[in-house]
Amino acid sequence: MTIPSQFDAKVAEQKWYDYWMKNNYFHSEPDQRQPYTIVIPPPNVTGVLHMGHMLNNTIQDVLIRRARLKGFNACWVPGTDHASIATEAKVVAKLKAEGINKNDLTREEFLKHAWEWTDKYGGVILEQLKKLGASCDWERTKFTMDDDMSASVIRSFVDLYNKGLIYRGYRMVNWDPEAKTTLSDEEVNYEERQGKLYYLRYKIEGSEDYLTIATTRPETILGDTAICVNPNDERYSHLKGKKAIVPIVNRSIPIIFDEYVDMEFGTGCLKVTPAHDVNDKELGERHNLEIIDIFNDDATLNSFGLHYEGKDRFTVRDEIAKELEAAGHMEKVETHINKVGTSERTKAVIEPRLSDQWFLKMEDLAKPAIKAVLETEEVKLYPKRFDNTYRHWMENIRDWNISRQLWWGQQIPAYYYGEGKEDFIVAETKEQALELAKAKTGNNALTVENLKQDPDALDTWFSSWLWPMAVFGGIMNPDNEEFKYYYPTNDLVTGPDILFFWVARMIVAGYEYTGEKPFNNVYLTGLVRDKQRRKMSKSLGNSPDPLDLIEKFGADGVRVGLLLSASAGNDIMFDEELCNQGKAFSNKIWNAFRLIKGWEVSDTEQPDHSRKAVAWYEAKLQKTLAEIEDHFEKYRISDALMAIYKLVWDDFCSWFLEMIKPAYQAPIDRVTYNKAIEMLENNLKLLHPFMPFLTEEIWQYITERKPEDALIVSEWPELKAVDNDIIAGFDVAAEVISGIRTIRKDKNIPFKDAISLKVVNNDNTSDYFDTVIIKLGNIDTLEYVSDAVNGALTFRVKSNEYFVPVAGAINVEEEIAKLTEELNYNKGFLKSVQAKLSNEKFVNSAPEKVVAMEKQKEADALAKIATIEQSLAALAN
RNA sequence: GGGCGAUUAGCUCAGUUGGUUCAGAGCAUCUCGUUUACACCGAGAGGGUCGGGGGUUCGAAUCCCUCAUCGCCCACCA
Repeated sequence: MTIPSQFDAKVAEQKWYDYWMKNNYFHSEPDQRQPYTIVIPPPNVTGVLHMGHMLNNTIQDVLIRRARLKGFNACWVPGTDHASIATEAKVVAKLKAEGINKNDLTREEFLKHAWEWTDKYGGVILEQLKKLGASCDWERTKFTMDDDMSASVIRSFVDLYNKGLIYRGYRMVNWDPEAKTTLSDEEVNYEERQGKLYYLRYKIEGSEDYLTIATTRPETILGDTAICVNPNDERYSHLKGKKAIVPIVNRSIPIIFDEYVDMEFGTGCLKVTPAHDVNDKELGERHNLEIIDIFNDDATLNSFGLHYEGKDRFTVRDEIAKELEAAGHMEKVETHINKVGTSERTKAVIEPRLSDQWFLKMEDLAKPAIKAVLETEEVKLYPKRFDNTYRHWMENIRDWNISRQLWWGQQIPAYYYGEGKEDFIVAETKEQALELAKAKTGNNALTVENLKQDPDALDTWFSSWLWPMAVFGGIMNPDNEEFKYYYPTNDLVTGPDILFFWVARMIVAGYEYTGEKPFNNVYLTGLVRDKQRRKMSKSLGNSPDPLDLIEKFGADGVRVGLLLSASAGNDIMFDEELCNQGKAFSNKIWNAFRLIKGWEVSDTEQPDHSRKAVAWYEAKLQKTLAEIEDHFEKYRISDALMAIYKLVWDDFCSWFLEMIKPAYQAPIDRVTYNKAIEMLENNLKLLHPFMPFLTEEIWQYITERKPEDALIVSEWPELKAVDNDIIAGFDVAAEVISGIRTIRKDKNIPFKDAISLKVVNNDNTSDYFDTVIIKLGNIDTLEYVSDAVNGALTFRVKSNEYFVPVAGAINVEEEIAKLTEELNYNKGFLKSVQAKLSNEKFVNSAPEKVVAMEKQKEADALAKIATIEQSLAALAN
């Protein structure tokens, strides 16, 4: 079999993904093994892969592949989310472009379009994940609007309603005038914006006086139903019992007193518009004020807007300001920075609005979820600092508005049989609702035609919060084998931006429905940013297309590039150069394999240096393996990768292979060769989670394998005791080799010219690695001597002295200068150590161990100084 | 306004309970190298008073206080 000189990523990716799929290696069924489960954070069904997904899913795939190698029954459940508001917005836009207005369609017609859209674009993102190498169990792919998933949502709604946790209420909610739906508090983002503060004069009824209020929203004066001042504000105490006249509308409104008003702000007078502000609503309730809603659902003004009816709120703001100005009601206008709530999805400015909505009581539900994370630590967040964020949100949790004025999503299973506020039944089906309605009303003449289902759909998150349970049928059939086997899942990998939206709520739902956590660990990734620290986004155009990157650097290269910079919980400053580093690493590994595979094997005796190289690398691999385990334990994925990177590049390629490499065109002995293959295979196992394609390709090239012996299902190397002595011994040998290389370089001695080396072994260093030193240093004779060698180049390792006799190559002055510098450094070091040791306080209060170490340092320094002084003396002769 | 987190080499970051190996890694930079696995490479080198200032301690990147800058989350000040 000939080995291509280049690793062809594209071919390997297609070949091995197909092979894994064909052999069903991604698929999991419950069996005797321990399960290891991850449910994917379902991306929006019509979304496309971006860098955030890449990072997220690469980490998940690393965890899953590693678990598979460790012998777990690894199950990674993929799927997509119907993303009601986002998808509905896309479908509405698409229809609009075709000249179709959503309002002209029936619900059924609209949903047909939405499903067509979903069928067309849905799942594109999952195909893209395959390019990345994601080893999801595709047979388990779920969509949050699959029949069984929707049934789960409806069942839980009915259940929570029956428990008294869901209620319908007339509340102030966040209204998105663009999507024409309410939003939960979490779906509103507050942005600082430069606005204006208008000072408006209101005439006081029955007098020529007026008072001035400050407002950022002059258009809402049309909905004013009171003026409010602080009762402690002496400036306004004479207004008790008076009324004011709203400009333009000329409505007479009461002047009320409430401590809510901040005397310092503006004029200390506040206009009250209970229909359009949360605080004003509360004031209104306290003072029995009238509520005048001046907006339509698209935030144009309604008939209360008088001559502004039909105009947009921002247009009206400008126009009414002019009118007020013209009529002499405008005292002044100041610039003012205020926070404006915007829709997470549509970016439209949120309008606080009163309406009938469905809510879920959260306070009691949150309790077990708080305990699980903060007390028992059954659920662990990584990095841990997110505990605080979680705590704050959970302890101040408010009722969740779960109804949306949308069609795309699960329709709320509430059925109205009359016009009264309480004339409804909540049930899983219309038929059940009918029976219950009959029972409730005693009216047996009711038919399904009399029942009208609530038109609203449920918040998307009200379906995805069930995700880890629902994908295993845990809601519809909690006793099923799969659910019992796979749940709770192990790890969840997602972004901190959906900690509240999704993660916290899943924990809540998990405890409510199973009494158990939904997952053990939550790994919160950072955001992917560009080199200038800007968030990668479509609008900035600074996000590379992940598929282009894969094309350019190979999937393995991109995976490595992403993870190299992804330290736990920190944002990633993404730079294509990192992917290039990943690609270079692929090339390095490929060539190491080519080198080994290119050797001719013979049954000659194993050279001593090779025997030692093998013993050392085995120890080194074990040591690194232990480090890797520790990193994974702490979710330090990039540290784990870096440890393997250094093991393979430095220890395996730069040291091990150089040590065992046979002479030009000479064969290698069979023992060493077999060991080299074994070590390479171990490396491939460690690398596989990060670089699945390259490693499988090499694995299969090494020898003909049966499908069941594929790398993806092989075994992670066993962790054994580490021989630290051999590692420490080699570190000294490596320093010696490095010293030799430095001398060769300084004196321009080509590597192919053998040199001799003499050692004064003051440290009593073992000669274990001498054969290795001889090979890598190209030494013809290595000799132990008791005295310094005159006329030789020297270097020191610890207090050993090494001499390379090179006739005529010695520049005495240079040597003296070099030695003097070393001497001064060591003297300075000695001085600081001795200063410490002569400090009584230090000797008395530092632990014995520390003092002993200082004494050792002192002895070492003294010995080294003595050698250097000897050498200097020898040179002086 | 409240909270959380950061600040260590040109860049991205490690640095666990204060004390061998505490000032590190990778990348980048510079020098040298056409040694037959790899120039997507090899061998070397330089580079930081650990954000500033106090303090505790025999000893501080590490603990405390304070200031500065940046980031994130939360919050109804019109």
